[in-house]
Amino acid sequence: METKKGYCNCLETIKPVRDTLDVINGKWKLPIIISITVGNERFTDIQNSIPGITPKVLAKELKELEEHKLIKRIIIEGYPVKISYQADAYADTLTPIIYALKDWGLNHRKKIMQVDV
Amino acid sequence: METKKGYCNCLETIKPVRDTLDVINGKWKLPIIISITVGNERFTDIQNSIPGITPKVLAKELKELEEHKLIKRIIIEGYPVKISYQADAYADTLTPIIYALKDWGLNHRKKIMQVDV
DNA sequence: TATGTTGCTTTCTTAAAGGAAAGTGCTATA
DNA sequence: TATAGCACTTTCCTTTAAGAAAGCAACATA
Repeated sequence: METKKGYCNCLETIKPVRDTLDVINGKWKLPIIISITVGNERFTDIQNSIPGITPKVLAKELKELEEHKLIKRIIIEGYPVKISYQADAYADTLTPIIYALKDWGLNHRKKIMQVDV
Repeated sequence: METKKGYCNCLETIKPVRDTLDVINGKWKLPIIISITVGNERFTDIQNSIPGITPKVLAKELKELEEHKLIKRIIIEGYPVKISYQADAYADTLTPIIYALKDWGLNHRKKIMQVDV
């Protein structure tokens, strides 16, 4: 006796994809990781490198990325206390995703530019 | 004279990534494309194959995917008119993204399972 | 006549994301 | 003393996403 379901099962793929989306969801997380990976480590620098982001949103996203062990927040004592944000080694595992998204975006732009009919 | 900006520029990467995110954003678009790619072509089958999706959300997302030329909506005349959703060839270009997300998700689950300290 | 199937739409409600603008506490330098 | 920089926080508000529940039009079969 087998359960009758008329549809094709694709949970094997959907589930891990959704797990990933839960971590890197939203408009800002990947741009922030890119910015930090490329060398920006100060709050203001990260903010300036990502057009349109507000300090409130940046602060919130940084906290979430830290919770997910993707970045580290390092306090540098000194005249004004400074903070350094750095990519955790785990963030490197996102590289294939970032490149796949970048490549697709570049190609997509080409496509919608040329084809207009 | 050069503009003084203290931060590293990463717009070359951020911009195409955001272009991509604008197309496949949200919780549902990739799961829907996966479901259709795997062989589900009927509204109800797609709905059943994706846990938690409501018909309202599915209808809306299908329209957007059609606008982005990622899927086709084919009307099959008959006793009750049926609709077949099919992946456009362009949807195949998303495969590297889907696999990158799937792999990361599987690995992430392993990581958070084992490391608990 | 009643019921079921398909592919949705409609209405209502809540939750989450995002944005604008100003403020805060600290300190160093002019 | 005044100003400026840093790393945020706070408040308020708008927009978007999402979810629950029900309904509907067309036909076909029992």
